[in-house]
Parts: sequence; structure tokens; C-alpha cells
Amino acid sequence: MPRPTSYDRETALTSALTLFWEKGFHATSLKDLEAALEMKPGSIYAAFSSKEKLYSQAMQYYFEASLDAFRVEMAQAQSPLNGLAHHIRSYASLPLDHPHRQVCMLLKTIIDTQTTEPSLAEQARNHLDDIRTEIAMAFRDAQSNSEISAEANVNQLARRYQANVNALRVEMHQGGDGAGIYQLAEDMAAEVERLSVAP
Amino acid sequence: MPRPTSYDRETALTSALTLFWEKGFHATSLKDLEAALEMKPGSIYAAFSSKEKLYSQAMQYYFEASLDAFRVEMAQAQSPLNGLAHHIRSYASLPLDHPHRQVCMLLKTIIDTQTTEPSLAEQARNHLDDIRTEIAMAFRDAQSNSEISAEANVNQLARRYQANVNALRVEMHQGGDGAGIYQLAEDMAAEVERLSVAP
DNA sequence: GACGTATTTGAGCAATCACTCAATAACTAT
DNA sequence: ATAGTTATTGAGTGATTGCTCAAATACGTC
Repeated sequence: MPRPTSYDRETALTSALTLFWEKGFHATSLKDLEAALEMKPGSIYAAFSSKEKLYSQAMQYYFEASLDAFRVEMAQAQSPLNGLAHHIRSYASLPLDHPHRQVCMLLKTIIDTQTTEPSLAEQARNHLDDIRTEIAMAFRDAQSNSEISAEANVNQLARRYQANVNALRVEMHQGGDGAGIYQLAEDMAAEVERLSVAP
Repeated sequence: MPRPTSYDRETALTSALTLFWEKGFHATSLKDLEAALEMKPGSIYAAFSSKEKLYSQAMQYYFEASLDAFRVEMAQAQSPLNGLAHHIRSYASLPLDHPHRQVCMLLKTIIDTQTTEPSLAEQARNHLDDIRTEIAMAFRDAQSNSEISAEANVNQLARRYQANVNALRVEMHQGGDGAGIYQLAEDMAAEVERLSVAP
């Protein structure tokens, strides 16, 4: 009976995500969003309530997509440790203009909104915690496989691993030369592989 | 002959720095700055030309102070490698409410202004490069002392070191529990010390 | 083809943004 | 005291901010 929506929600969220990720929460205006989503202000507010809630939903979408992609990567890996090492190397081999060659959206959100929109920062923090838990699970899998030592502290390893990925992406964000970035990723991947115990 | 300025430039820059560091470039309004600097808009513009130039000067001030502090730390250290390891540990032992328990101002600037105020981002990048050069010099000193291997690539070590510090401060920025942070810093410091060759 | 429902429209809202400038105040030199 | 010089003042600039809402529109149903 009613008139159906003319926009695709997923497409709109993806556009919003790209824009927010690029410019940040404060520097992105509704005019920018209107252009990117090809929606008029009224429609945006009918669909997403507010700029902050739109950001929140775009971030949620990003988080779910990232986690899914990570799980797929791990499932396809030869072993958990291999998957983790490969994941790091995959960043360095991204094309120079790839949108993932920048700081993680969640990290950017925390830095951007910690003092001004604490609820967005908190959501981002929670998502990062969830991802770290997923990383810890991969290390635990490696433990179950006897790929790494049974005494290793998987939570600590996960924290270090995530810190490394964050640092790598921060370096990439600066658009640095390929060689330095590649070497850095290689160092970090090697650090993961060094955990492997002789079979 | 002329009327002297009533404000202290260094004090004003420090106040501006604190505010910008906390809220970021875009979320800091001139009203905020007027309150923090205790100056009226006209005076601010007479002294600093624009919001962007004020930010630039505050960042410059931050950079010089940071570099000076780092050099003092290194000069006081028992050895270059000791100094570098201690520097990392010093972050983790900072009081929980200390203003340095957050992401580096230069890193925040890059993430905040990369697409919107490219010249600020470039300035921040240059400052970070200068700091990395200083770190590389410390590693070179360690090499001269035969504290680390003569074959070590000091530029690569410096990049890794800086990446670690960035990652550590990103973790601290999230206000995480003391134990995890402490352990992370300890891991990173140990990584530096592991470079030491037997005497 | 007309009805009822829900979406889309876009001009326009008050508030805030970075910023300006003519007037005033505060100092030194004479 | 007075003159000369510069800093400070703060009301006010036009532009832009996030957001609203009455009107117009597009659909499925009967």
C-alpha cells in the first residue's frame, strides 16, 4: 500500500561511511552527505534520525563487514598463525589508492570524537574490543593446533597484534613510500611467525 | 613607545595547544579559544592571523618541546638503548589523568586534517619525520657504542620504534585498564632491549 | 481511476561558524 | 600633561551549520 523507499539503505550507508571515513565526523557537513547519498535533508532525517546516528550506523556497518572479512580470511588460511601473518602482509600489498590504505575507521572515530561525542567513541571502542577478542580466538586456535606454545597469553598476543596493525595503518595513512611500509609489515608478520614452535 | 602586549605568547600557545589537542581542529571553535586564551577575537587575529595559523604555531610549539624533552631523556640515559627502552616504559607509568596519556598531537593532526587542511597534515608529517630521524640517531649512537649490531638498519629500527610508540599511545588514548597497557609497554621495551649484543 | 498511505521534497529555521573593524584604552617619550 | 603609537575591545559581518515541516509525489489496493 505505502510508497516504497527509493534509496537502497546499504548503498546509502556505504556512501556515508566512505565520506565520514575520509573527512571525519566534524568536517563532514550535511550538504556533503546530501550530495554523497543523493538524498535531500528530509529523507536523510526520516531514514537515519540525525547526523550522529547516521555515523553510528555507518560505523556499525563497517565493523560487521570488517569482522566478516577477517573471519573469511582466517577460514581460508592454511593455519591460524599463517592467516594472522598473511593478514598483516595483505595491508602492505594493497594498491596505493585503495581506501583501506588509511587508518581504521574505528580508530579514527575514537581520536575524532573522544571528547565531543563520547557515545560514538565508546561504540568504536567496543567494536575494537570485539575485534581483539576475535584475534585472541585465532591465537587460541593456533594453540589448539599446537602451532604456538600452550603457555602463551593469547589476550596479550592479541593486544600486541592489534597494536601492530593500528601502527601499520597509521604509517600507511601518511602515504609513505612503499619500501618502508613493506619492510614494517614484513617485520610485524615475522614477529607473528616467530611464535611458531617446531613441529 | 607603543602599548605593550598584555598576554604572554607562550602561555597563549600552550592553552591553544591543550584545547586543540583535546578537541581536535574542527571541533574547537573560536568561542572555545577566546575562553581558553582569555583573549577577544580581535586580539587573537592580531596575534595569530587565523585559526589554522594558530593551530600551526601551537603544533610547532608542541613539536619543539617534544623533541627537546626527548633529547634530554636520551642525554640522561645510561646508554642509548637504555634511554629508548626507558622512554617507552615512561608512558605506561604516567598518572592516569596525565595529558600525555593520549595519542600524539602530530598523529591526531594527520588523522584529523589529512583531507580538509592538507598543509597542517603535511606539517605534522614533517615533524614526525624529524622525530624519527632523532630516534634513528639514538640507534646510531647505540651502534657507535657497540651496544647493538653494526649491521642493524637504524632507519628501519627507528620506524618500528616510532610505530610502537604510536600504537602504545593509541591504546592509552582509549583509557584502557592499567595492566594491559603496562604489559604492552613492557613487551615493546623488551623488544628494544633484545637488540643489545653481548658485551 | 480514485483512495489511502508513506516517502520525498526543498525552502527555510535558529544557532553557530570564522572573522572584521571602527572605536577605545594603555603605554612611552618628550 | 600631551602627543604618538599600538594593543584591545566586542558588537556585528555574511556564510554555513544541523535540522524541520507543510506540501507535493509515487506507489499498491480496490
